Amino acid sequence: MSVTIKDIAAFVGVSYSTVSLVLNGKAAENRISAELEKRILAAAKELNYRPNTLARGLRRGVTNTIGFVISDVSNRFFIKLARYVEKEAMKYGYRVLFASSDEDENRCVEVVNTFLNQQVAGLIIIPAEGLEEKIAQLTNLKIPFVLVDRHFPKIDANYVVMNNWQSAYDATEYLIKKGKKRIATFSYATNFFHMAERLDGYKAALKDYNIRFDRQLVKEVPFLDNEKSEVLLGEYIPHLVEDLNIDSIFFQTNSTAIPGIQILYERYIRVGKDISVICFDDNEFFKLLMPPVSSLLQPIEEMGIESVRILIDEIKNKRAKRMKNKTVYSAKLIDRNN
Amino acid sequence: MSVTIKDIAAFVGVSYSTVSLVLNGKAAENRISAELEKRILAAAKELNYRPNTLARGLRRGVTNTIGFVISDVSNRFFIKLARYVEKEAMKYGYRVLFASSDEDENRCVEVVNTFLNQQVAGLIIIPAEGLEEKIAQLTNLKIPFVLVDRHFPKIDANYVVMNNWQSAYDATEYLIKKGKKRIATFSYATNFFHMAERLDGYKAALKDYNIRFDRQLVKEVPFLDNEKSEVLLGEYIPHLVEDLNIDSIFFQTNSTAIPGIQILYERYIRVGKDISVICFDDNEFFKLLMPPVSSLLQPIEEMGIESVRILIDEIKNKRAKRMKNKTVYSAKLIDRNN
DNA sequence: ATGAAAGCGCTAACAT
DNA sequence: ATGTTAGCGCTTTCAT
Repeated sequence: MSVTIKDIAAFVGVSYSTVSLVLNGKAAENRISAELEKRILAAAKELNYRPNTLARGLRRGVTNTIGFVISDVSNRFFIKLARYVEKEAMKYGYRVLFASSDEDENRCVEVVNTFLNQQVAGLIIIPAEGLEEKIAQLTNLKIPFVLVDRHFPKIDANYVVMNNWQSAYDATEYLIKKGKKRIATFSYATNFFHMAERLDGYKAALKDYNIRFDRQLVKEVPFLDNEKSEVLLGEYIPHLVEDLNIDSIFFQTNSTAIPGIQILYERYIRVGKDISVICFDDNEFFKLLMPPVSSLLQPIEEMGIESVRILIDEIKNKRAKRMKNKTVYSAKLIDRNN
Repeated sequence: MSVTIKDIAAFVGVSYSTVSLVLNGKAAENRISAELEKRILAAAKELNYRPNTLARGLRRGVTNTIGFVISDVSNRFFIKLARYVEKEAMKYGYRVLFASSDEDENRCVEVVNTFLNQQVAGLIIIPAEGLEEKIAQLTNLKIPFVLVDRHFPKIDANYVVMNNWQSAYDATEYLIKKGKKRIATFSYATNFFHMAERLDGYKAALKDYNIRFDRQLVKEVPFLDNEKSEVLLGEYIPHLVEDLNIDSIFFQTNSTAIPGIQILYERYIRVGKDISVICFDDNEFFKLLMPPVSSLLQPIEEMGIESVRILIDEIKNKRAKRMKNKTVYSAKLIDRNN
């Protein structure tokens, strides 16, 4: 059995509430003598006391934990984001629990519930599609939360997202200005608002430059693991290149970009076919490919920090907060002249 | 406030212990009528009851959680491992909590303590250097744990690791058989046993093929973020290529391979210099580089599954277990003919 | 077949 | 300045 405050109390010869006060740094305000404080602290250390987080959380009603729901762990963007979130939360004295939903609605609901059961102080969520109803529920529960990367226009919630329309517009315009006219684009098959915004940005750029929108050049790929994505893209890409005569591709998501680039480079670009590529989200290898791949760089660190800031703010001022915080970032186009 | 079993009890009009029994699936064995069971379940659903994990854990003394300590989140290998661990643990009904130590001893101790405070049922740890003492403590605490990727020869603990010596030997031999003679190698500056094994494997291969070991060709890089690694490698690599006339590199770690390859390809290989590269750990982009990069592929999924299996086994048979489980995997050399 | 009650470890209000 | 005590939500043993 592990050491409890009662053991410390018995060891030092005081009541266990005194121990609790000292251990919580409330010695001074309760006028507990410095000498006793020191003895208690020493005893705790000697006995290797470790506070039971469950008991403390149960008693207090909340914990100093926040839950982070990641949609897709194989996406570097989310992992980096998680890292910054953890680092930032630590500054405020909060621990972060992680869980992944694999872009699955039910799994997402499940992990959110698990977090709620754990009495987390708040949530940071990269929501899966179809989570709208659950998110609405959270609002009723009065639990602070922030949506990241994606949000639901109909729900008034805190969010931290990208300016998807503008970013997609910029990417498309970049290709157009390089003289490209047959611009394919890959998106993630979803009803998510943010993907619609990206497609609209793409269309708008085409329109502004008088390029006819061709429905055939838009490929929507469901969320799959890397292997299955490769199979699917292994059908789409040859069709686009050989039959539809494309001269460039704008990958709207990391999950299509990685397998897409693999196929594209192995089968076409490396053997001399000139197809320009630009992707949402940068990757450390893009600059090493021949030719390199351009990208839309997202301000991951800022997004992580901001998410935590918003969340902690709401946790601390629970009652006061009325207005939800909506932050929209711009991507930076990394021009690798490809 | 949230809904408790008391609320359900009041709602249905029974005592709250009855509710507890039903909710724990012990209705039958306590001969609670099927009808009442149904009413209680319905009430729980209707009131949107969510069990308080803290209270349950406090009462039970353990939780169905296991803690996973990751050393370096920027390493894809560990992220993938984490994913498989989570998936496998779920099959046994366990949740996985994640935390990263950033290869820092103190941070590692901290997160292990946090996990212990949370009453986790067991731990899976990718230990940071210097964690030996803490690991020994864990043994005394009788908490089940498994070390992954690295272990301490002096400590009798469960572990799941690679055959580092053989893998390094194979990689070096691969380069030698391609006719390379000036083989540089990058390792992680540490006293870790597994890195020493890799260096020994490298040396052994050189010796077997009568190539003189040159201390200057061995570079040890401390654990740094990607940016700082690039700076450091930006000094080492030109020196190796220009002054020491190397013809190949064996990167012993992912953390040196990624920035190393970046510098190598940008400054030398892309402009015609012929330097073969092989790395511990594969990467999806290796095959796309020109020339491609060979690698030692680790059986990540098996390692994850095995770690969980060992851990759960020890959790379930706490008292019985005497022998520790030591699993060693072999890497597969991916020959990209570079 | 159902209820009463103890107690897990801790915090904090109240007492002395 | 330190001690007493109630109770957070739950499980489980023992009564009835």
